Amino acid sequence: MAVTKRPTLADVAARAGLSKTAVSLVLNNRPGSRLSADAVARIHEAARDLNYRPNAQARSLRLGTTGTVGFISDDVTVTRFASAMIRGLLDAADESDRGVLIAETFNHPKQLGKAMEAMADRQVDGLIFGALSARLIDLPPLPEGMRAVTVNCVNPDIPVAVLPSEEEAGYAVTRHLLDAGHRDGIAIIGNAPVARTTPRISVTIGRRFDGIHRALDEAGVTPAAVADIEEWEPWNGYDGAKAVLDSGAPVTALLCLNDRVAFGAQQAMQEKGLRVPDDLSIASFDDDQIAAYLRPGLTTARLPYLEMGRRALELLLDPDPTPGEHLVQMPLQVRGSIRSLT
Amino acid sequence: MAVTKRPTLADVAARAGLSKTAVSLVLNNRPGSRLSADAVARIHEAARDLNYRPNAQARSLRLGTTGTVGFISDDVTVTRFASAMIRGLLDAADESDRGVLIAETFNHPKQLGKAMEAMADRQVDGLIFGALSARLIDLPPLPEGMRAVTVNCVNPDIPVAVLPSEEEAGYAVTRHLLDAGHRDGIAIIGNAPVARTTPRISVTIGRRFDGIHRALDEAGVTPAAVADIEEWEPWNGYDGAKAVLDSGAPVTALLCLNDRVAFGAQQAMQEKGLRVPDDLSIASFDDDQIAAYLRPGLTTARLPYLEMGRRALELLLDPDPTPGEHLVQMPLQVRGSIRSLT
DNA sequence: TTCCGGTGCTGAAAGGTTTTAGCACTGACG
DNA sequence: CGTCAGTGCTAAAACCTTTCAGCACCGGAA
Repeated sequence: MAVTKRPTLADVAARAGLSKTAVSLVLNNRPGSRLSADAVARIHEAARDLNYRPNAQARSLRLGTTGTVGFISDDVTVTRFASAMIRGLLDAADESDRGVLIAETFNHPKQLGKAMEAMADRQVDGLIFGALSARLIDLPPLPEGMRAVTVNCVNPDIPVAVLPSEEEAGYAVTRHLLDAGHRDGIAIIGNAPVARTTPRISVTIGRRFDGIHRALDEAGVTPAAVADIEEWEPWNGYDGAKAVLDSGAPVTALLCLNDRVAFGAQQAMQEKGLRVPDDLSIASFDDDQIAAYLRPGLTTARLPYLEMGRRALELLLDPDPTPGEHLVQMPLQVRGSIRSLT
Repeated sequence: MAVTKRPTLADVAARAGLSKTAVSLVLNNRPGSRLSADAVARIHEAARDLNYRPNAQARSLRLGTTGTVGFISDDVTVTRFASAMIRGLLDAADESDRGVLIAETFNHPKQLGKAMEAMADRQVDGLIFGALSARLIDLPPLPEGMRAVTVNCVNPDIPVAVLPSEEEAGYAVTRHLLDAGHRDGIAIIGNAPVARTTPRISVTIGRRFDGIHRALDEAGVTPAAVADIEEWEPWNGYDGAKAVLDSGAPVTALLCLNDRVAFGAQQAMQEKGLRVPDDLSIASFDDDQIAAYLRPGLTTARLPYLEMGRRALELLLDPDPTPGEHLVQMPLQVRGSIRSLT
């Protein structure tokens, strides 16, 4: 018993009693091809009967286009919530029937080159570069004529980039605290003197601060304290918050620079017997998973990875996208961590 | 100025002054093809000069094999730590120079069918099916002759499956508690009367319990309490732990059925002013990210997603893999949440 | 001389698709 | 009757690779 092979165009043609040309014309319903209604019907019927699906390699070979895009990132697929970026990509890809080929480089330049070659060999129609933190990335030269978009990162060779709208978010979160009546009791947990001015670490984090300070300045408010912390992990948040609380500054709210920091800050509060939000409010950024796990939930500005991934793919497929940064709004997730003082 | 096209085999042949056949033979260094050392050298030189890379579509068309595998899952890529599965896959794929095409179905049968067709159209050499929870999944019939492996799920049509070694982990975690001197003070937070017997929810969770009870029985220990909870989210853990603590049972350790439950249990403890591990020890499963964020860190049995992904790809490429379940060990991550009573 | 095996290489087909150029026929128009 | 436009369809080339079959030559053996 022979293995039943996939039917080809020729099989459909034979069954319909017509030529391969006719079948191709009909199935791709090319305008300007005038086949009799009868022929069209016979072809469709034959294709259905045989369960015909075109061979993508053959088509690619002929067309020079594969209907596949590549996603190359340092560590996105694999890490935390940033993987939502992939989801957005996949959703959008699915809608336009593209396949998505992925590769991770773990910040290894050699891996990066290899991944790019592998993608080029497979003739992807475009490349999306992602990164875990929104930074300036280095890339080897792109293959001639290769379309590309960066998402959550930037590169001088690639004109279109998708980034989170950090300035706006910084403003919105701070505004939210101010609107709840917090004024001079706002302490900022997190600082980034180096990252702010080092694009290779982050191109957006400075904007988060800019937004915060725009809101504070507008309201004529000075922060009660600013905790300097090296990194933005829970243990750093713990240390930072502890220092602020120990200092005895009259604090009503902790504005934490991300959720992991907020999580650590909350641990420090708990140790002191302080409760959220009754004793102290907390606002934050990112909407990491823990933001929803905490009790009460954290009010935080969500990093819109899903939307960014989707947007990146749309821009990649757009025949002429407007160059420059495409900022995606960071929506405020209001939960129970902020107490109204009014 | 013409766009410089990718060089083809013919270009290399022309530059080397030989035939395409010769070039193909040499570049794939086919055994049995006897070309002069001079010819071989000229071909390699020409290929290098032109920066020749073979066209994957053309090769696939000829060979009927693409060097690409597909990964289809319900929600894996996109969700937290399970995405490590992808990392393992990608690592292994990279080592054997395969591409990985991914698709997520979000449990939509229609999406699943579509994804499988898309993969089949692109002629992937094999398909890996993943799921977020280790359950029995339904699949439309596989294309004739398509190789397949399931990872973190099972399907009757697919003989080779990769699963975490839950029984062993249940035993190990419990044993760890017992070895630390905890006996009749062990309370189990989490239950799964339905899931245990419903493969469509989980095929492995029962084994986790089996391992726990094997260890307890061996030691002649009866749990101090078992908290019945609906789901295994932090809020359920909170409720369950609270109930146990309120009951006044003489508890020395909480054996939580996963980290999110443990997280919630810890919140309940904090409310009562109880500290980990001084007042109460906690052991758990999964090694979700929060396990490392908690203070102290959670001692937990890690779901080995990375290794499972890698294993799945290796099995997919294995010409004749041994059928059946391939269990991957769940290593114990020892952190500070367990107090030794000895 | 013929035959033969070995050496070094190549022509052409095949894989499945899209597309260009064009064939054969009909009916209308001059 | 010749021409011409339109209609319905097809042959063949092209995309780039791999591989089968075989060519031309040479030296040695019969």
